[in-house]
Amino acid sequence: MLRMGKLTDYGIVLMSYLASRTYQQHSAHTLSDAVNMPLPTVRKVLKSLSHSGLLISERGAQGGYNLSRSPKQISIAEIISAIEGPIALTECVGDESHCEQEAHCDVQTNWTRINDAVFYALDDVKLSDMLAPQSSGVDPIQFYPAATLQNGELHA
Amino acid sequence: MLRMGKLTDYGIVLMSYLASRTYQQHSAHTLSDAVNMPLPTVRKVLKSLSHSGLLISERGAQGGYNLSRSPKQISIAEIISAIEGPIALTECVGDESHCEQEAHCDVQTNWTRINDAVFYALDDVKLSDMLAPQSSGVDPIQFYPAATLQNGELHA
DNA sequence: TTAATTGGTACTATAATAGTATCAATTAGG
DNA sequence: CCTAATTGATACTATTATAGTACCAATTAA
Repeated sequence: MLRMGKLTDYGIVLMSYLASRTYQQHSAHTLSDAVNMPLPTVRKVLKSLSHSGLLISERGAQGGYNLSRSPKQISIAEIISAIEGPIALTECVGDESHCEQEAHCDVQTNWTRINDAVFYALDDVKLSDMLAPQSSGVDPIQFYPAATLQNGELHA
Repeated sequence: MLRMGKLTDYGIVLMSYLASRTYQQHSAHTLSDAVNMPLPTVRKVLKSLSHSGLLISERGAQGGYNLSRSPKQISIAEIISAIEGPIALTECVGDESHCEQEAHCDVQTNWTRINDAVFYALDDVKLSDMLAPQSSGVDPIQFYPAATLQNGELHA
């Protein structure tokens, strides 16, 4: 199973949530309640996303996070890279190549081909595509997980 | 870093090697020497590839492995699936979904989109594309790792 | 009958990931 | 000016997945 970390999964869920409510700040605490994920983990993911410029953060009371760009201008590839680092399926195409066989490996060159294929595929899927298909972004309430509604407090 | 296991990497190297010499049987031992990888690991990978039908195996003395199809008819997606299992970037699109939030997760549906994008990208790259670009399959010798040449014994 | 070879399974060690905790830095508001 | 709310940074631990290894059964050519 070609794997992607859980944190990245969380990241996409969080980004999707934010994409449906871009007009206000969201604190880690609020988001944790909203998507029903443990607070420390949410914090961690938000930091990664913020650090790479996908989210804009504001410190202090009333601070929080928000998308830095429109959901149509943010690709899934960017979100993945933000959390897992650069998209490199195998070590030998990454920054530091420690492969002993590097000097005489003809396959290495062609790994780039695979990486590129995957990257372009992921870069072509935008955050806006992750919102429910029927919606054209009109009714954000449908993106709230049930947990939020149970808790009552929607935006604290 | 969107990761793929080392074993898969090995698998692609092995398949590439086999693709350049399809007219004979290759034992695990021979391949281990040829691509300079530890024998037990090579065995393991070959078993996976054989099990999923990408390789045809023959037991007994003089037995070994060979490609079941032409390199042009084998995709990278197939090799990956053979070794890592079905291509599913996140758990919630896999066979068994244990996600507690499944019932009220709107993102889940759209994960399929990402998975499909990646799958088609990988399915579009064929094993034949992994051979050195200049070659049109005429000169297989250029695909041998240097280790083979050092050892002298090319096909044991 | 023997040697060569794959098939299957189970185990162990290592590495990566997820998750947690803590404190410093910043800012709004009383 | 003080307090509460909030993000930033770092370091640590537990869990899980992966890689790697070992063993024996099954098969087959010579």
